[in-house]
Amino acid sequence: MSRKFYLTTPIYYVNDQPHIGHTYTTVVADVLARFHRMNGQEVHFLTGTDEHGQKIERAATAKGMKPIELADRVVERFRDLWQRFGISYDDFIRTTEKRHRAGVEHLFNKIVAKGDIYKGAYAGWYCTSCESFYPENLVVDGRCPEQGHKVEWTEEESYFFKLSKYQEPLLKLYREHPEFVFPETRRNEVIAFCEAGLKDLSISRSSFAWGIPLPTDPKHVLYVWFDALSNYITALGYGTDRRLYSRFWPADIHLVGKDILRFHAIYWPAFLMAGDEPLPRRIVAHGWWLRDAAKISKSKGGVVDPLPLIDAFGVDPVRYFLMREMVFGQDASFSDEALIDRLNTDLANDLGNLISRALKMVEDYCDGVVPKPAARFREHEPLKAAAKEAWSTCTRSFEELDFSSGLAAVWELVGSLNRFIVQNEPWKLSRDPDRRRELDSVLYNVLEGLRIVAVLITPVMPTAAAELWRRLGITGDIGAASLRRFTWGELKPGRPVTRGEALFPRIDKTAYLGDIRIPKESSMERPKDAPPVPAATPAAGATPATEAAPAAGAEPDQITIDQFARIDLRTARIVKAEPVANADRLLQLTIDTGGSTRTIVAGIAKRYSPEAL
RNA sequence: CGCGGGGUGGAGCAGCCUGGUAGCUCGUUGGGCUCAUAACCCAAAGGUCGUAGGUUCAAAUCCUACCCCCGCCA
Repeated sequence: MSRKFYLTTPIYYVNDQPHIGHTYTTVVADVLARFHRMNGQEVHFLTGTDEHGQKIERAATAKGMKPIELADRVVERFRDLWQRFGISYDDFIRTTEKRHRAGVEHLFNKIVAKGDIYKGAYAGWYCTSCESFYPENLVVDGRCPEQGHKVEWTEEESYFFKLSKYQEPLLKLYREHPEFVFPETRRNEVIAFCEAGLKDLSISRSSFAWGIPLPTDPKHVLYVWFDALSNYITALGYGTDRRLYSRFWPADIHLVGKDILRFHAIYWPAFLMAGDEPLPRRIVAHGWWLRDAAKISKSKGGVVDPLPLIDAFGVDPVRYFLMREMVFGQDASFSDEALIDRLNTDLANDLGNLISRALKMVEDYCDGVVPKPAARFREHEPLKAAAKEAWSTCTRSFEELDFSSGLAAVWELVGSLNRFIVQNEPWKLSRDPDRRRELDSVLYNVLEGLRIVAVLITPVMPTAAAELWRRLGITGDIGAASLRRFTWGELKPGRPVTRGEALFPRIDKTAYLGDIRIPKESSMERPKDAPPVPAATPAAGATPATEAAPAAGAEPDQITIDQFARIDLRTARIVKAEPVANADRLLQLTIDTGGSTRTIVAGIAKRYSPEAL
């Protein structure tokens, strides 16, 4: 394994607001960066923005702004978002920076010197949105084949890059380095595209000005992909200051979405070959988050805005979901419901609850300090083996970019820990003074298992992992922990633990998904022979037993499917909510059912404040 | 023939490259435990793996044809 590790995200086009797609790419990159740092590698992690092109020029003009002003504004959005997501990038490049322009010019000049750039003319249907020309036969009804945007007939003088010359060298590259394009299905696509024949590539435009002028002919600006792709080397000081460049180039991973794979796996290495520069080691393409609109009640439209998600669930849980839910390389569908289910199950129930119960027992049975295990205690051997297995599977999977499997392996260990507790029943041991050492040993091993979990989840959930680390009484930076070697028994006995609040609180799905569902039979139009509304029984001060048996012969708690089918469920908007006097769990609600308004009471005051509704 | 993804127990998915008892999560049912965030642990029910052919001793997995969904914004 090489000492250094250089990885990049694509640079994001500032015509677009940041959404879940950008976020996913960048979070994956961040997880990789953290993972490789914990492997002891010197990581250089680059992201940035792509700011040139006709689309920006036009968008800015439409808003009465200069292109750079528009760019400045959107760049701040990206920077803020990355900060909130805890993205640990080492450098952020903008294609409007001086260092970038200098580097681009340098590469361009080298390719000119090589004789791989010539002047020609281009006439064809141009799609501003895709920044691409399309041949006549692909254009349908004046719209581009890619996305159906309007195309314009354009004729202009243009400079061309001799891409055709690199067809064979590229195919040789894919053959000799099968790992160059990942995953394999993408590699096959790239090869097929290449074998179909590469045409020379138009790399300049004279129809607009917002771009980097060609050093050899300033009437032209560079085609956006030549400009954009170069960021991966210009950010390292290519053409200006070679120190970083010689240290980190070639890139170990260019992480991209599958839609821009072609540019990275074909054009970019061809440009570099022409410039006699080393080629990146791998182009890694991930899939897309798709939206299952039918299942979403909260947000409409196709684009998922990440900010409300982290407001509602926290950064680490969202990062966890993104990494756990998608099988890397494939597409996955995004829904609020899947997100909540995943967080409740994995984070709240399995891990969060495990932390809670373990620390509570240490608090109650061991005076809140890490107990000392007995040397003779052997019951932990299977647990230790499970931890070792989780460790090796997780690190190997992350190495292979299979994040979901890696996390699943960690959760195997979480399951083992929960089972270990049940099997050893510390609460029983605690009642028998003779089994003191056994109790200490059991709890020590649970905590040690949690320590392993904390280390393994650090790349994905750095903040939560650090907090868990702290609660276990461990000092120091968890990010500095090494993933290279598995150890068991490092936790120091005698240190105080902190129980704290729930690290991963459960999410109330019904509340989050928004619509307040009011079952009519239970609150408004109960059949006359039914018992009174449960909440209206003398609830205040009532014992649980009273509540549980409201009236003799009442309906059972469970209803049959037939009964369910007869219930008329409606959603309604709450227009007014206020507490009810003399009742601590009732709210009087005025609701709008879409035509009429009604006043009802609901026994939900313990969970919802009037303001929240 | 634009490109691409997919059809596996009630829901969502993995497995398919490297054929050989169909696995996971949720949900359901029964039981256990009481340390814990209505959580955790155990067990059970539930699938002829889109259709039709083919290869093979053997196919969810390989081949052929067809049908049906979905995305085109990283």
